[in-house]
Amino acid sequence: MEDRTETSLIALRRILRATELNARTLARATGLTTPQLIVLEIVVAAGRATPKDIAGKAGVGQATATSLVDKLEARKLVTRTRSERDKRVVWVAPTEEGKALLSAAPDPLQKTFSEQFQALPDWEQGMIVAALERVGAMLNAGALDAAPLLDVGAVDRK
Amino acid sequence: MEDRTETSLIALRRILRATELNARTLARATGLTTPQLIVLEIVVAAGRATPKDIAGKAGVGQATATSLVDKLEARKLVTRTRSERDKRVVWVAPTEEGKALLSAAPDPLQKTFSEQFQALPDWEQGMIVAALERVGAMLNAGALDAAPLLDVGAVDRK
DNA sequence: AAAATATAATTTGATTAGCGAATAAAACTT
DNA sequence: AAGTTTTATTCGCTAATCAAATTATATTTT
Repeated sequence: MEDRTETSLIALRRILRATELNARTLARATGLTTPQLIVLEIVVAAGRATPKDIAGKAGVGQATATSLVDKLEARKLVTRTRSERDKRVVWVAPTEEGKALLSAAPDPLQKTFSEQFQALPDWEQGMIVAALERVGAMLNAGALDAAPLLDVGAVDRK
Repeated sequence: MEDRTETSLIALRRILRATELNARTLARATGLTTPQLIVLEIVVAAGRATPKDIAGKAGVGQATATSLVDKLEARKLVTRTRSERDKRVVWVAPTEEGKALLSAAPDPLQKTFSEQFQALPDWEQGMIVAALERVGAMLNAGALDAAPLLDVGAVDRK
């Protein structure tokens, strides 16, 4: 393998590693497990979502989504409401408590990243965005590009 | 949040998403679960590793590492050997079968990435490597850079 | 050298995650 | 109206994961 290819893969793995560890830390901080946190983030970001949406975005089966929603509902972080228009569907929406929990536990990784990124010179910001998008495109070229899971970031916006 | 910061985060999330899905696909293809596959990769990369090493590198607790090694050992993909020098430690090493399994299941994501990467013009390769390393550094700046996942292979041995 | 402390792996007991298959209800199709 | 599809849920089962307790071995202190 080309040397630079290898180097890029290593760099990628470091990124994955950092974000993965961060997810666990964050989950702990909130008292939720990682999958539960992901579901809550999805619901908060979207305003409301069906179990099917959640399953798709979180990359798990519907049955799993249901059970994760169960947990969150039990903790009063989300509510379930049957849709009037189509009574098969259930809307899962965050409670105030659910929203509060997320904003009270700001993602430390995202925070440091954002701060540092914004401190970079303009040309470097541009370079990084271009490179990340290039890499994302390359990775998604193989796997058929699935739904945009992680509009998670929503978290920040005041 | 600055627009470009947001854009970069979205790009990052797409990357994470793609690799996550890939991990599952790969695990299925090998008949292993994702954590099991990660452990096997660690062991193969390092030549041999203790459960403690594995726990650190895989980012799980020692108890979990032990149980994952159990599964792999049951399938004869790795072996356990007590160290002579220090009888508290156990060396986990891949069997031929374990190594074969990994090489027989080439990572599709890594493959397409490598191919595409190598097809890029020189300047772009350089740009991507630089950007990925920059991002990795930024991410690891916040979280105290935990165990260097990828010094895999460093370990002792003859 | 004996006692205390530390380290490594494992076992145990519990919860959570996750899947596939089956079920139930509602909505579409023909 | 009958059949098909979609949505959510339930059920049974396996795997992952952790914390705490346990066992064996090393290291350090007295």
